[in-house]
Amino acid sequence: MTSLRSFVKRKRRELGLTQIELADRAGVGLRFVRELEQGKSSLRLDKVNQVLVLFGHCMGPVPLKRHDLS
Amino acid sequence: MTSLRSFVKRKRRELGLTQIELADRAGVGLRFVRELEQGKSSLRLDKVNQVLVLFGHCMGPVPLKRHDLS
DNA sequence: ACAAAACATACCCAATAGGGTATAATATTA
DNA sequence: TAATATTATACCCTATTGGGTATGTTTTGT
Repeated sequence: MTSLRSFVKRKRRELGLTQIELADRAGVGLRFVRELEQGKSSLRLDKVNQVLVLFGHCMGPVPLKRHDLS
Repeated sequence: MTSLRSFVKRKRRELGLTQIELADRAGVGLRFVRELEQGKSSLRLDKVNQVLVLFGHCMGPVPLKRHDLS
């Protein structure tokens, strides 16, 4: 899967933002952005979405990647 | 978007499970399943994933649905 | 209509997310 | 290399999640 952490990090850099700028624009704390990009799993969904909307995305259910497809 | 709440409710019923059974199998509380199916936005991502994995899914970033596409 | 199952709402409370902030480590650039 | 920007780690603290449970409401089946 495209892990959430790498997705955020990539998108943020595509926009040329620092973690601080992203936190400000998303209305979340800097701490949160850092935990997000470090792959913390117990984040709050609404906070994650506050960030993703800046990238034109949101969290939703996606099929699990099959590691082997015969 | 296919809201998470309806996705879960639909998948659960496809498997013929009650909220209690789903909660048990996912290892989350009944309270959580209810808040999930009622669209609470501030749920913990890891708990949501514990449920979705039973449906062969997980939460990931998806493009925002455009309500108008000219 | 009646009974039983399923679901919704409300409460208490321990565990923790996340804000703020300070400091350390790392990366970037001149 | 030195100076600077960026990111990582650690701490305190408040607000909230989510478990459990009890009760009320709705739905389902006979």
